[in-house]
Amino acid sequence: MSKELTKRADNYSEWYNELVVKSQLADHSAVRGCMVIKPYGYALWENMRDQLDKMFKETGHVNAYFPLFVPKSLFEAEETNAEGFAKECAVVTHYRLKADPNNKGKLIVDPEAKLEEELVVRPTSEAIIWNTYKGWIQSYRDLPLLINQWANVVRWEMRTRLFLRTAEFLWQEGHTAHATKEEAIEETIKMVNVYADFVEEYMAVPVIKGVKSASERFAGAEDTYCIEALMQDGKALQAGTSHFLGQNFAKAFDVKFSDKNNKLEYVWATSWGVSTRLIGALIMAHSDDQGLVMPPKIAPLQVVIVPIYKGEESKPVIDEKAHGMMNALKALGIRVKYDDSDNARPGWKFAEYELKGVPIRVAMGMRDLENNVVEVARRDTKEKQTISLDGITDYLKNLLDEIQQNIYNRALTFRNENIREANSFDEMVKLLDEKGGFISAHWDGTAETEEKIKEQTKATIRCIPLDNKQEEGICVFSGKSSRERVLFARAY
RNA sequence: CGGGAUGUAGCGUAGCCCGGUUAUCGCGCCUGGUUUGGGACCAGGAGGUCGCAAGUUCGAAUCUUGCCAUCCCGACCA
Repeated sequence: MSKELTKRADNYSEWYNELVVKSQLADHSAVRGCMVIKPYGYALWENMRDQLDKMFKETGHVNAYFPLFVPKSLFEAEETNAEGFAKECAVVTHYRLKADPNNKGKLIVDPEAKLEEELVVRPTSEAIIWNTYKGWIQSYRDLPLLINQWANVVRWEMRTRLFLRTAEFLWQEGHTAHATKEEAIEETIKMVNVYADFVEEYMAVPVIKGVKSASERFAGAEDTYCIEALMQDGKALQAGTSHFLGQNFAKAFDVKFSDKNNKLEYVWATSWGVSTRLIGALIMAHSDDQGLVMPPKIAPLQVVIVPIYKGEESKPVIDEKAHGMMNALKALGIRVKYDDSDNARPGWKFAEYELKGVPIRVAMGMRDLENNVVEVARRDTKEKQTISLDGITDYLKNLLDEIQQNIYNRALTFRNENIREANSFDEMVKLLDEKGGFISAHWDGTAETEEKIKEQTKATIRCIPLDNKQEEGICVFSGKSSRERVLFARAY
């Protein structure tokens, strides 16, 4: 492994790519646009997944699993959704290979094994799920149906980037069915709140909750709620979405229920999802020139203990102290590792764990133990302190909380400093070019204006914030009247 | 998918223009030893389909074509 990481300020994009690979989160694979999530990256995903899963269950949802393949006829049933995803679908057309008669040892697709109907590899699962729900829902007593699935999906993107946009990615998708419009909207908002709580509290990434404009809306949705985060290079990242689907899918798949008055009604739907893209958000929100900065609550490893041996006789003494500390920390539920590997010296280990973003490093040598202390280094501020071994476990536990809070506060300050009001188009362009970040500006509410602004500035409307104050003004582009500001940004 | 660039050991690279002994160097790896408070040192050693495939040639890392992958700029993208 080479020592130097490209500097964040020199080339943000290169810094990001190198960081993902060098910190062992993920790697490119032999398949175009698809990544291998390595053990360290997968451990992070597992921590995120487990917490989200807990929050879904606390809000009444259960998990199920639906097929990877969607017959084309089902996929095309909801037209808006199908058209929205059509150009990025992988399609299975055959079910068998055979030996190539002209090329020994090679295989060809067996032309006789052509499928009667093509299978679409799910880019999202509304179609197969709503086709299934039709058989599950007859009465209002079957509602609400609150189901989530953890799955992989495929979207054949032209240009991919590790975690941020891969052809295959892992995610969860919730699909719920409700008796009333009000209840479905309530669910949609509830889940965008769950996402915001998770991302802010566990990933320490502040987000803005909002609603998408019509042109940024999910294909097939009546309304798309989202959480938008700001990366350190001033670009926005959509971190999660929750869709109110109205009765679109119920009508497309003919899902009706009898209400209390025995009247047949179409059900109301929502769907919501977050993906491994969140890991990209985590990296770009917190990391620095030394590497990743993991928020303690989801860090695969929270504390690493590095021994510093001086002569053979010191080894058993340090080992014993370290094991004692490790066990005490484990008893408090802290994820800790004692790295006594002898193939790297302390300095190398320090740099390595900084690259991986481990929140706390404890260095333990004879010099320390003679004074009943250890050296504690925190990753977020890179501060080193000498701490007494008496009460060290409680100290470290509290420090993890403090680091979590500090990382969040730092990201929040950065985010807040990078929301700027623009009152003219010139001002907007200037701010986007010189500062980046979110631009709060009046918009006339039309797709035409939105499109023109996008063409001229590459900035899109990220969202209309949920708690937006109502304020009379004029659209920065068209000069027409507007009732509120919306957030524009260049985005990933 | 359009324009540009790149691909040589696990990583980073020299050689390619101008074809010709055994493919260069550093890091890492293995063995032994000395070490260990910010990416150790000495000695010895292993590791190569030169991205893949075809072509030109007596001979290809080097020239030609196709393909694959990665990066940058576009287009595309909830």
